[in-house]
Amino acid sequence: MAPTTRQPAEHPDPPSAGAPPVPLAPLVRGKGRPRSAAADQAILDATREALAELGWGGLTMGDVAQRAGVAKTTLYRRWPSKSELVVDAIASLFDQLECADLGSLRADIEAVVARFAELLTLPETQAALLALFAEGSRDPQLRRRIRERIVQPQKVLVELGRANAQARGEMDPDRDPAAAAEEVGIIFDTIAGTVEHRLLVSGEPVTADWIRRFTTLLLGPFPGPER
Amino acid sequence: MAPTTRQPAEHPDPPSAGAPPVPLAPLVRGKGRPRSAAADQAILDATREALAELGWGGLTMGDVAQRAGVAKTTLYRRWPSKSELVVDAIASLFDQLECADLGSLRADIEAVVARFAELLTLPETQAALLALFAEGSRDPQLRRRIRERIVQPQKVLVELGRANAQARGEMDPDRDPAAAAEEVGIIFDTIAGTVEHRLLVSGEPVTADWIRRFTTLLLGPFPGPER
Amino acid sequence: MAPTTRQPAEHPDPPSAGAPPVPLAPLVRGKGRPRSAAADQAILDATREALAELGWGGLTMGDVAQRAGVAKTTLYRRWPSKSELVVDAIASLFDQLECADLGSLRADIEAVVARFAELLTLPETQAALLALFAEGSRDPQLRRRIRERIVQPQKVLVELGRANAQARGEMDPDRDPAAAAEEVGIIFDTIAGTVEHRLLVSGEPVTADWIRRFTTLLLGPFPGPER
Amino acid sequence: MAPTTRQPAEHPDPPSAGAPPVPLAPLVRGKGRPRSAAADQAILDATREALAELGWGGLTMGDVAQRAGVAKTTLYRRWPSKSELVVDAIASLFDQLECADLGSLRADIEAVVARFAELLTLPETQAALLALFAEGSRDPQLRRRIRERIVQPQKVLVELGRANAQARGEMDPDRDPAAAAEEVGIIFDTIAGTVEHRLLVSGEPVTADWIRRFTTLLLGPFPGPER
DNA sequence: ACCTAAACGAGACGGTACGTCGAGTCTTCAA
DNA sequence: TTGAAGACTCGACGTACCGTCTCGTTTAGGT
Repeated sequence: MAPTTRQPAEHPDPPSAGAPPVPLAPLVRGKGRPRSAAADQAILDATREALAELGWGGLTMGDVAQRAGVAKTTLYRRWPSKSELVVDAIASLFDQLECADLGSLRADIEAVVARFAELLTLPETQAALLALFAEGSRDPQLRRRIRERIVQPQKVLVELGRANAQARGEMDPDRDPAAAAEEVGIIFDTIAGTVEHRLLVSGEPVTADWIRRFTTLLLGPFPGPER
Repeated sequence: MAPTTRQPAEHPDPPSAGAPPVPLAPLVRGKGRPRSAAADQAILDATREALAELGWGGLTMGDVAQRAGVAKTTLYRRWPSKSELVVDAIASLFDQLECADLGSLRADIEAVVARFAELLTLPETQAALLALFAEGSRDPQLRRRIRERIVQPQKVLVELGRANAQARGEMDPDRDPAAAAEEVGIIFDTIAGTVEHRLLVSGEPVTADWIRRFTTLLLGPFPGPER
Repeated sequence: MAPTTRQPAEHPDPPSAGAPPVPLAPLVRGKGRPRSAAADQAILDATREALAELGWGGLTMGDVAQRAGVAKTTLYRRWPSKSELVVDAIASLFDQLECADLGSLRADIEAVVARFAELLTLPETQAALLALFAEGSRDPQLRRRIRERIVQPQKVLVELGRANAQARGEMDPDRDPAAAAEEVGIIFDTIAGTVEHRLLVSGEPVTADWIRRFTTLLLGPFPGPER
Repeated sequence: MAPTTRQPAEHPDPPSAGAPPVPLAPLVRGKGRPRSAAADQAILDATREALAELGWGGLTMGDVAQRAGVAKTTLYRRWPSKSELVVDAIASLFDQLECADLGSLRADIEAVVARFAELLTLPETQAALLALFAEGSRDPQLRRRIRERIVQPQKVLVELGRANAQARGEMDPDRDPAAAAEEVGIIFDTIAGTVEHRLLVSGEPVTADWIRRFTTLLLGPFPGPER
C-alpha cells in the first residue's frame, strides 16, 4: 500500500480497515493544486535513509524534510507524527515479504525465517523496529497502525505456510478455527520474537545453521522427513 | 548489583567485567563528601515510578530528579544518560528472578516463563524494555550494559534449568560445551523473544494455557512425561 | 532605531552604520512568515519592566520571555544575548533626548544635564547602564552597539548645543574640525561621566543647585552673562 | 587594609566603620588552627589575575579557588560573595594612590588624573570597576563597602590636594565646611566620572595633552599661572 | 608530647539559569 | 489548494556556577 493513496482528507485512515492499495480514482477530485506523488516517495526514501544513518533517536522531521527537498508542512500534511511516518517507511519493506511454496513445511519455514532475518539486518529496520514497538506500547492508534502495516503482513505468511502444508498433506486440516488461530499466534510470536531477540537483543547473527536448528525446534510435533 | 557500588570514578564501570555486587570495603575511600546512598535508591525508585506513569517517552530527567527530591546534577553525576539510568532501574527488577528446582523440566520452564511474563506485565517494564533495546542497537556501551544487567540474569536461568534437568537425568549431560552454549542461546532467545513479542507487540496476554502450549513447543525433543 | 527594522538576516546589524529608523519598504520581502513586530515591542517593554523590578543581575531571558508572552526561542532569534537585548531596550529611552534651543548656552547645558539626570533616575536605566558599560569593556561588538545606540545620541546633543551657541555668537565658530571634535569629546565625557558618577557611584542626587554649580564649572572659559 | 585583618568572626566587617588597617592584636585569640595569611594573599592575587584574563563575567569562584590552590570553602569562609571578594582585590590597587605635593594645584591635579587613568588601564580594573558599581546599585551593603574601600581613598586625594592648595595660598581657606564638602564632591565626581567615561565608555586614551585640557576645564575659576 | 578545636582540601549536594534543539503549528507569498 | 519558507510556542536537554554541606586530614595553640 502506497501512502499516496491517502488523498483527500487531512489525516485519513481513521476508520480505514483494510486500506485499499490502489488510488482507485481521484475520488474527491480536489479543487486546488493536487498533491505531489513524487513528494511522498521522496519523503519515505529520505526517512529510510535518515533512519539508517542516524537511527531512531537521531531522526528529525526537519532533517527528513530537507533530505526530501520538501517543507516540513508538506510532511505534516501527510503524516500526523514522526512515528506514523516511520511506520509507513518501514512497512514498505515488509510489503515485499512473500511465501513461495517450496515443497515442504521445513523449507517454507526456513525461507521465511531467513527472509525475516534479512530484513532485520537492514540498518533502517534495526534502528526503527523496536523503537516503533516501544512507542506503540503507549499509543493505541499507533499500535493499530503498526499491527496493520507491519505485524499483519508477517503473520499472513505463517497462515499461508500452514495452508500450504495442509494442502500438501503435511498437516491435518484445521477443525476448530479458533484453536487454529491461536496456534498460528504461538508460532508467529515465536518466529518473529525469537529472530528479533537474537538479532537485536542478543546481537548474534542468524546463520543458516542457526535457522536449521531453530526450525527443528519449531517443527517439534511435525518433524517431517529429515533433510 | 546495586548502583551504589560505583564509588570512585565519575562514570565508572570502565573495565568492570563482573562488577562485584558488594562494596566489600571502603576500597578507595574518596576524599570529598561521599555520595549519598539514599539518593541512589530514591532516584531508582522515582525512575520506576515515573516510567510506570509516563512511559519511556514521557520520562524526563528533570521529572525524575524532582520526584526523587534530588537535583538534576546529582542524577547526571551518577548516570550519563536517561538510558543508563533506566537500565539500572529496570535491572533491579530482573535481579529478583530465580529458578527454583520444581522437580521437572516442564515445571521449571513453565515457572520461568510465567515469572518472566509477570515482569513484563509491570507498567514500568513494559514502558522501558523495548525502548532500551532500541536505544541499545545504536550505542554499544549501552548495549553491553543492558546485556550485563538485564539479559544475562535471564539467560542464567536457562542454564540453571538445564543443569537441573541434567542432574535429574532428564537430559543427557553436555559433551561439547560450545554446542551446549549455542543450544542455550537458542532456547533463551526463543523464550525471551516469544514472550516479549506476544505481550508487547501482539499485545495478547500470557495465560497458563498459553504457557503450557508454548512449553510443549519448546520441549519438542524432550517432551518428558505428559502431565 | 527600532529593532523591528532588522528584517532579513539572523542577527543582522553587520555593516549597519546609520541604520535607518524606518522600514522604508518591504525591501527584501522574506519568504517565510514575517517576524512579529508586536513581539519586538512586547519584549522590549518586558525587558524594561523586568530591569526596573529585578535589576541587571536578576534579569533572566526566560523571565523576559514569559513577561512578553513569547517563547525563549523567539527572543534568541532576535537578540544574541542578554546584553544586546538590554542595549536596545535602554536605547529607546535615550532616543527621546532632545536639545531645544533655549536661547543661551548655559540654559541649554542645564537642560541637557537635567534631562540626562532624569533618565539616570529611572530604575531600569540605573540597573542597566553601568552593567552594559561593564560588559562592553570585554566585548567589542557589544561596545560598538552601545556606542551607536546609547552614547552617540547623547553626544549629538553636545554637538548640537555647540552649534547653537555658535549660531547665537556665544562661541567662535570652529576653525580646526579635529580640535573641535576633541573639545566636544572632553565636554561630553565630562557631562556624561560626572552625572553618572554622582548618581550611580556617589549615590547623591542631582538637584537644580548642583546642576547650576556644575554648569558653571563647565562654562569656565565662556561664563557668559551671569544669571 | 589587608583582608587578613578579619580574623575571628565568620563574615566580619558588619559594623566596621573605619576598618583599622592593622590586625592590632590577636583580638579574640581563637582556639583552633589560625587562618592562613598566605591563602588570603594567594586568593586576592588569583582574583586579580583571573579578572584580567576572563573579565568580571568570566570570573568564577571555583576558578579563583583553583588558581589560588585553595578550596572553595576557604574562599567563602573569608568573603561572603564574589562581589565582596573583588572589591577587596581591586581595593588594594587603589590603596596605592597618593597625592604628592608637587608645588602647584595644576600639577597636583594632573598627577592625580594621570595616576587614576593609569589604574583604569589595568585590565583587572577595567573588567571589575564598572561591574562593581553596577552590582552596588542594588546591594546597599556592597555599595557601602565599595565606597569605603574604593571611592573614599580617591576622594581623599581631592581633599588633600585642596588642603595643599590652600596651604600654598592658591585657594581661599574654607569658610563653610558644608559648602566645601559639596564643592569637593563636584570636583571629585567630575574627575572620577570623566576619566572613567573616557576610558571605559568612550574608549579613548587619556594622553598627557588630554589631561592638560581637562585640567584647564577644572581650573576654570582658579586658572593659576599658565604653564 | 598530647589534646583539641578550628581551618583546610576535596568534592557531593540542591538550586537556578543558561543557550540549544526538536516537535508540531501557524502565517506569509508564489505557483 | 498545495507547497516552500520560516517564525512561532512549548518543553526538555545537558552544562555551568552558585553557595552550602559533609567528609577526613592538617596544624597550631594550650596544657
